[in-house]
Amino acid sequence: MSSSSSTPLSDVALAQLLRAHGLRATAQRRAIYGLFAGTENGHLSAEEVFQQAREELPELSRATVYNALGELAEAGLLGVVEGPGPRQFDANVAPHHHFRCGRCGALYDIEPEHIELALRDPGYEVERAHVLLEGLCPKCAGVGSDVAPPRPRPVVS
Amino acid sequence: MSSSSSTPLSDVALAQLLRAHGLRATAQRRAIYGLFAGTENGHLSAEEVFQQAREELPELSRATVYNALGELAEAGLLGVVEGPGPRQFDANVAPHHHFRCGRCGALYDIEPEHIELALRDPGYEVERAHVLLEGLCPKCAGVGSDVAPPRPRPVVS
DNA sequence: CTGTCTGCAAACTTTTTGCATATAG
DNA sequence: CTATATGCAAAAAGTTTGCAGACAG
Repeated sequence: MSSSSSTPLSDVALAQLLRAHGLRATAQRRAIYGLFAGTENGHLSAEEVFQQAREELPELSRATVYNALGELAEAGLLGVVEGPGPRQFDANVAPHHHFRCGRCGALYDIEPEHIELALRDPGYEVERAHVLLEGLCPKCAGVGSDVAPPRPRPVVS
Repeated sequence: MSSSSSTPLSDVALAQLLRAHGLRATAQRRAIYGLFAGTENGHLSAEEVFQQAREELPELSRATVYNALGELAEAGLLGVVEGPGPRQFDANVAPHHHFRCGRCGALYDIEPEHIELALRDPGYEVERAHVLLEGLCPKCAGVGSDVAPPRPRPVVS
């Protein structure tokens, strides 16, 4: 499982990146997105982002963190990993997979070409493998835009 | 994407099944587990279980539903599918995968041998494929058995 | 009988929302 | 300037817990 720690981006670079993706470059968004470059594997929960970003911006509110993370994800700058416990945001937006430790909850990246390898790696005791495909089902693919989304609530991302 | 609707089990059969898995056969657990046999694809959220089971047992409380679902899952009678929105419980406990519609949230089963097929099925517009492996990471696997840290050079970092 | 399970209510965690103010472009 | 983003507070959504009484085995 690969580590994706990248070089911290300058504040200016961060701002350009945000604008290039259609987002205003506010101090909060720069701080939030900037945090991911400093992580071991690019994974952070909303709460972790909140705690860490607060050291730099003590006024920062949770609502802003959730808004910003949602916008960054929608803009394609962050991926979202769902699982037991809090949602994890992922700076690695290239298609890839994950290994989650059932004991400590740690989330490791797996590059698509290493999946087979990971399944056999003696260091990681894989107990379950689950594939989740996402897209549009026949009912929804056919329909125009104004059909009420049924029971299970509509997915963002 | 297959449907797994099975024949409703008799109350007695249900009770035996529960006991065989180390659980007391209460009316609530029978009603709850019994619901899954009547579903199209074996998927139900805690809230759906609560609403439906209440028609039969109006006294039923949410806490009991959550307790029962947790116990059934732990006993291996139900699987758990995490994703955006509420946790889904799944009566299909054989290893298999899922397709989730991003528009309506519907969850379809995919048998392992049909994964390739599903990726190409023109009816289902697959936008993303995500593999989640679960198990124990080297740090946690090592705990207890104080053998030296497993894999020197893991495939997975 | 006895230990487990249930119902109730309340707490908790995670995420969302409404609205007035602040700020990027 | 003006649309967009922020902070705050409150609420929603989903899940867990403590406890007294009920019930399976």
